Amino acid sequence: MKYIGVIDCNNFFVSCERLFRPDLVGKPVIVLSSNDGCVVARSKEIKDMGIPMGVPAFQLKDMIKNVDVEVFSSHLSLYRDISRRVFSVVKDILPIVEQYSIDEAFFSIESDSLSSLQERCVLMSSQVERAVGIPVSIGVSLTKTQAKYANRLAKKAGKPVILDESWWQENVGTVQLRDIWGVGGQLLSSYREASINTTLDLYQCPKPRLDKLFGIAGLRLQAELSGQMMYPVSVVKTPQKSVTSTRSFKDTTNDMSVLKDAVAHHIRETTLELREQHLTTSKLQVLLQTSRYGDYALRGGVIEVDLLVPTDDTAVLMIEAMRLVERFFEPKVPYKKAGVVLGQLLPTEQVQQSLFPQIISDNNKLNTTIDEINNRFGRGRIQLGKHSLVSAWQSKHDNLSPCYTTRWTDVAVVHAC
DNA sequence: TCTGGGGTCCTAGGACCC
DNA sequence: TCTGGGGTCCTAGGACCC
Repeated sequence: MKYIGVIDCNNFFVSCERLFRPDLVGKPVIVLSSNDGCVVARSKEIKDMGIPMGVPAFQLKDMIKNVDVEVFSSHLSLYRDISRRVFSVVKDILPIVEQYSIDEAFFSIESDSLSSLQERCVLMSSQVERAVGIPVSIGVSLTKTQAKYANRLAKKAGKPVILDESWWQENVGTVQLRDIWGVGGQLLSSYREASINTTLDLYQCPKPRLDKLFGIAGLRLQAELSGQMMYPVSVVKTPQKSVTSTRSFKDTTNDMSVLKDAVAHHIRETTLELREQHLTTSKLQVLLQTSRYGDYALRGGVIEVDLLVPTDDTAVLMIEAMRLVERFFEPKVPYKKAGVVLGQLLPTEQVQQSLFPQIISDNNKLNTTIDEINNRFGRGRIQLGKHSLVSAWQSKHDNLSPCYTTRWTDVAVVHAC
């Protein structure tokens, strides 16, 4: 029998921080989003206190003072590194693994007996925990959507959970739609309005009605929840469609040169990623955004330009981006966030050159050389475009943990006695 | 005072064509 | 006074995920 599983790291960012601070095991720990904005990871102790995911940090200030809570800023480079280690262990154990996000992966697995399947899952989770030190949960069922639900139960049970066809037949009436992967707040209320509350209600809804109300998404959900696979586990990575880099500022700014500096930074980040992935772009979008909550919520926006020849050249995109900033910028508007999105990605070897030779840029050597130097001597060591006002648009990260795995001076020291 | 970042997919509606 | 219908393509915006 063929099954689909989900393996998912528990409280991933918190577990990463605890890995190097074992004194924090059993204590309440929170990890904040970029700019120290919202809660993005909570230890069990925090969840038990009833603090929901995503609350703004400032609303928790008093609580953090009264209870002894350890707060961390997001340290994405550390988490990515740990993630890579976790899933390399998983991929050593199983042949078909599809990494879905920084902390979870789907996998295919075949087994003729539920008990041996259970044993293999238990073994896998202990192997990951022993090799990397990150606790994981495993849920297995017939489709991705069902497996995600099994994973939810596994987190509560503290051990792998397998839900086979007969389980779904018996329990379908008790599975609430709000606990289902793909049903967010908006869809949930739409389903409720249609008197569809449980998986059973969804099963029983005639296809034409479902199609009319929820379109293809509704039909797929119904199929997935009845064990009919709509989304197979895929080991081939689908090509990426866009590359984004954006950042909120600690304080707002209405200084165009500060915005240009920030946008230049995002151009460097995104174009570096293009070159690393051997991609080019022919659509450049620049974001200049205001706070979503203040009087200026509607003043920010996105401006874009299409490029005649797809490119991965930092210099070319830099010039275009600066032009867009100049065109869009309004004085006296307090900007809170800037960013760059590159779209219409095309593999470098498929680029078709323009008929008009004067617009072909050839900074290939320059870009490669800059990338090589930065690779060798540290990211951002030399860069295109001016770089002077970083402090003016930096985001907040007051509680960043050390670079345990990526900086020599931060590597943990073990004392043998 | 303070509210993340990076993605994907789907759909409605406008523009355009014959 | 009468004023089509059907198709494609593109894009903005919404919804979702982690």
